[in-house]
Amino acid sequence: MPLTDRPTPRPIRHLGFAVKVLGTPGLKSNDARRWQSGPHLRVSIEYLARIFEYCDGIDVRMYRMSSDIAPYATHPTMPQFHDQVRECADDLAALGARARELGLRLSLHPSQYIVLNSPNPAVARGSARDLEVQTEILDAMEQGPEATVIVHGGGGYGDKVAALDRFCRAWEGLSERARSRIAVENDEDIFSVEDTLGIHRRTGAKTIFDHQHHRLNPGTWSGREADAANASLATWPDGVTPKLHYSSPRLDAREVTRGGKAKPGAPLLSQHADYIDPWTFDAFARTLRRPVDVMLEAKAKDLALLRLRKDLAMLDAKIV
DNA sequence: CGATGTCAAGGAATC
DNA sequence: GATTCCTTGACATCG
Repeated sequence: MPLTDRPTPRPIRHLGFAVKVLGTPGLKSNDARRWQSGPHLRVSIEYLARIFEYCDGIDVRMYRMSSDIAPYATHPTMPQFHDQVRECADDLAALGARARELGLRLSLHPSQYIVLNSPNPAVARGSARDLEVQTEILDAMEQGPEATVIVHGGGGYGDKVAALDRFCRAWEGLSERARSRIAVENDEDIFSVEDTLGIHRRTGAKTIFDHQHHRLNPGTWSGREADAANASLATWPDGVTPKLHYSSPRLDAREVTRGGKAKPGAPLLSQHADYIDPWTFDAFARTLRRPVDVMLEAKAKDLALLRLRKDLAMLDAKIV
């Protein structure tokens, strides 16, 4: 093959999936019983142990745990749940040791209710507490610096400059351990890559590049997708493999007229498709200039990962 | 047993 | 100011 025909490398190390396993029935991701039934982290740990072995069995080395594995651990009026991480210290250490044996890169991604930059002090304080607990879980699992807690910038409140200021102030209130675990992800309508890079410059926070969010909210980096991705990856320290989020849009979603943003009959592009489009993924991946891990956010979860892996192999073999 | 409602939590947009 | 949507997985309840 002539040199000029040699394809640009695709520097992907691991592909990962989030939370739910679809490839095998019965693998739960967390103890989701109601508080009246006394759900507990130790039950979630048993579930996770099974999921980790499943991942190993299909040669998956990256997995996002449910952010609800320690139920009600930060609930303001249910202190009986607040000691779960300490109560499970030994179990978490054992589970974490297994993850290291399997070479499984782990992460946590708290829900939309975690808003560090909320102008409501109670919300901001509660969000910080939640991030601290998520950090404590990964610390108790004795995971290295590649195991991260992912958070969004939060709300815009009609004044993004002030909202970013509040985020950076809240950041200073977090523990050193939490600050080194957390990575900030660009979202689909408020904080673009430009904003997360600004947060990085002001706080040192790592950033997560979300490909679909960037397409919906490119900010001033419109048309510079590869630049945005590589700049985001560059916020990770040397020796720590960065990661990014990738998904394909769901184009057959029901029509949406809300907010005046989408025309009647137009698909809501922010929704995730069941699977990943391999050609789009391949073209994007070849613009990356640094080895990365990719968290896939597809509705078909692990099944989407397995299909993408196979599709990429087919593309590489030019059997398509 | 299958279908459907509900869950601790916020924010944004609409009325 | 109140209401609805966004979005997730699995429990809880209902028929």
